[in-house]
This record gives sequence, structure tokens and C-alpha cells, in this order.
Amino acid sequence: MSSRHASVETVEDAEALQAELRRLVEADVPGPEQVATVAGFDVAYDTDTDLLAGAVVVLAAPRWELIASATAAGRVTFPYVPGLLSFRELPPLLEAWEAVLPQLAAPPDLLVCDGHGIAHPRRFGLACHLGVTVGLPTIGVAKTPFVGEHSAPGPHRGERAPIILGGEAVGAALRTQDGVREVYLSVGHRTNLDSACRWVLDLCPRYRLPETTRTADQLSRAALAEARLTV
DNA sequence: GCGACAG
DNA sequence: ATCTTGTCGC
Repeated sequence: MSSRHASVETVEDAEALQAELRRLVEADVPGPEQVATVAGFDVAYDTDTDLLAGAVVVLAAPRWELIASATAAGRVTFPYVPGLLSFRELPPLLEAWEAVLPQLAAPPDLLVCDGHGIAHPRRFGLACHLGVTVGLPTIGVAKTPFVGEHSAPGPHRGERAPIILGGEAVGAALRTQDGVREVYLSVGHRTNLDSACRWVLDLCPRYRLPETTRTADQLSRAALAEARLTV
């Protein structure tokens, strides 16, 4: 698991591993029919101290109430390289994941993370890496575009426009609330674009960003603040 | 070669 | 990611 990451320390190693793991991605299969629980992932950074903190939250339908969570703080082990974000964020996220699993009666039905899935230069963004690693359905929801072209979706909640890369739809610009800026989502693993849009809308009953993202963001920041006191 | 570039 | 107050608007 993480031992596999221990050997990845250069851009070359990371890209080689991506090329290997991308073949495992299932990006056009039926998504979860029901979602009783959903997990959210996010990482916060302190640029001064090199500290980072990952957080995993588990929310329960239909109100998306927090039922479990875990965090993991540590030092940055990989630089930010566009296209290799997962090698930077996965270590703390997987550590938090391992800590949250024992709190659950069953694995979450869906995982949502910050950043893209297959809307990625090599079709293997953070959401894909997380998905194939834990073997569960994942969706990537990003606040800004990364690759591909898309037109502006209509102004109302639920309207969307495909993100086109290399002639294929790799994701969608989705309006999650009337009049707010769109989010950019793509399949990570074991689901499809329609299902992903459906569940992301469900996770955005009130705000632009999914409840999973909002809650995980808060928790990761709190965990980072806690970790800074230790330094 | 130049500019862009999730978090 | 992160640095950051007030302010316009529903």
C-alpha cells in the first residue's frame, strides 16, 4: 500500500506508476444506486513549516450529517507538480482513511475528493489514484478547470457542459446552485459521468461545493492548526 | 521556444 | 494550497 509509495520519489517514478495504475481505472461503469454514506477528502498545507494535514469525513444521507472522521498530519514528501498532485496528497489521506475505516460498520458507498479524476493530462488524477487504491467508487470535484475545453453551462442548478479532451467527454462543468460559478467534476473510479453529476448535485443542497468538501476542508484546517502547535 | 498548469 | 477586511446583495 503505502510501501508502494515509498519508492516513488521522482517525477519519473510517479509518471511510471501512473501509467501502470491508469489501466485499472473503471470510468464508464454503473455508479452506486444508493448512497447511504459518503466520504470526503481534503488536505491543508502550511507553507512555512512544510506541514500538511489530511482529513477524511464520513457523512450520512439524506442530511449528510457527520458520522465519522479522522485526520493525519505530517511533512510534505512530494512537491506540487501539476499532474502529480496525488503523490503529494495521498499519503496523509490514506493514513486518515485507515483510521476512519474501523469506525464504520460498512465502507462508504462513494468517495469525493478535491481535484480531478480522469480530467487529467494522463487521465489519472487524484480521484483515480485514490479510487484504485481503496477499490471504491470515487468522484473528483475541482474548483478550477485543469485540462480540456468546455462551454459555459446554463445559469441554473443542475445545468452542465461536458469537458472535452482529445475528442471525448472526460468530465463536466456543473452548476450546483443557481447563479454560482460552476464546479468541475470527473469520474475517479467505478462510476460514470451521469451518476457522478447526480450525486454531486445531491451533495450540494445549499452551497456551491459538496458538503463532503466543505466538511473535510474545515477538519483538515483544524488538524493543521493543531499540528502547528506541536512544532 | 512560450505559456499554462488540480491543490 | 496560502497571504486577507470590508463590503455588496439576497
